[in-house]
Amino acid sequence: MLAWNLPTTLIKAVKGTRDLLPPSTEVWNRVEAVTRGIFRAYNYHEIRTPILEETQLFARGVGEETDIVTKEMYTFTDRDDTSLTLRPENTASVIRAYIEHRLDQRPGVQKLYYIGPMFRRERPQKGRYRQFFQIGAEAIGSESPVVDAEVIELVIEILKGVGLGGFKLLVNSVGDHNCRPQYVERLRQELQSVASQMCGDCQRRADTNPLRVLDCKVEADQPIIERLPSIVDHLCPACHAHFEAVKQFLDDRSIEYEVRPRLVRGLDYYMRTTFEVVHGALGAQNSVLGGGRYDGLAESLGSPVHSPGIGFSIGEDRLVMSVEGDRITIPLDLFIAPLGEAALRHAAVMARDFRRAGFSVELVEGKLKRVMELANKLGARYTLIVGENEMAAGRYALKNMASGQQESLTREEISARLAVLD
RNA sequence: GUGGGAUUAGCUCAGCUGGUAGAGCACGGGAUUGUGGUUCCCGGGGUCGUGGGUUCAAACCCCACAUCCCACCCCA
Repeated sequence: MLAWNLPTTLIKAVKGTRDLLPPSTEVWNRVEAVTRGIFRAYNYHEIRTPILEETQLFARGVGEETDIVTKEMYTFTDRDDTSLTLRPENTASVIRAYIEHRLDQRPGVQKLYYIGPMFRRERPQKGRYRQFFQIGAEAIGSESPVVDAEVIELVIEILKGVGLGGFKLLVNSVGDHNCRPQYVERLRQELQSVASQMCGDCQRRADTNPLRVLDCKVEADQPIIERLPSIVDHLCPACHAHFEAVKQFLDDRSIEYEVRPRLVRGLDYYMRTTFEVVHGALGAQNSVLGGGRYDGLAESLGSPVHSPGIGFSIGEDRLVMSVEGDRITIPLDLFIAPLGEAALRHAAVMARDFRRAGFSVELVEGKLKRVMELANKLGARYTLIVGENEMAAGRYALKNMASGQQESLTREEISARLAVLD
């Protein structure tokens, strides 16, 4: 391997990025296939936006003061001096596209989904990569709590559809421009008297970002946090009504959730409904997905019309990690073992025909013992032996690799055997 | 960005108080000239993460760096 330039240092995948190899890619594809099917059922359609955007988009969309924007973006200057950034998330891009292409002029709520890589320059960790994949969706053009509930229902259906169990849905409302500033001010005042008893981080947050204090994980701080005012008790009437409606609609659907007044999402654009799903098998990075409503985002990105929306993004790496079984075998329907030159040519045509019929087929010539071993290693369900006798008779030896049983069959009979495979 | 752990064969890991490397699995070949999975035998593979230092001698001790893992921060 690389023997022709051994002295040079080996080039490896850059820090925080990784190669996804078979058979793991089978799991990824299965997750995506199931997900696309569910999106279709909910009338969501795919949008593909560029991986590169002007830095300004994220600065304005995600929030100038967020960790993502201040220290986690892959930003560089293009040759014409514009500042470009590898997208750290996709909601801002989708909204940008929505405005740019006047999707507000299209009929109904715009329901869009995406699957693709995002980039954040964080310290890698279990379930956290610098290039990571998100499956996300946005429903734009409605403030109705019905949409909130449907989006949450959709994401839960996806999790169940890919076979994930043992997760927990957390919901909250973070208010809007009317009630949130008042609540934050109230919280800030409360903190003035108790912050000195809290951890160093919280003392700092009490000034810079009081909401973050609620998220503190330091054990000793918890009793103090319990006594702090809760945002759900300080929602304005409109936000309160919205939140109550969302919860009612979730109850109607028998969707289990837990209200977490301390669930504070990190992106500035969230308002009213926020939600998250956590899963135990993920270590400290236990969040599989996060989402929420962002009714002011479009305007802040220059939209001429009010375009309220709600969306979520699933950490696909984490989802796959939670769902991935111990051993995945990639099934091979048929392994064809031709014996000799004439048989190889004969078998090649048969292989093409079986492949056209939709079966996965591998064809390898060689000593029978050797290729049988290979067929076994490749996980072939059937092995077809094509030799002089078979060609002359028009009946081929088909061996069931699981049972060891072998039959002499015509092509039609072979097709019939294969057809009953799932 | 901060802290801790790790780095030896493709993979998972042994390697005692310093004396220039081993196992299991995997891979390849054979016992079996048209029959796999179990068994037996044989084999290929490692500048011991990189660069310095100490030493007669370093996988082992010291320093730096890199990468991975775990956690913090924050988030998907």
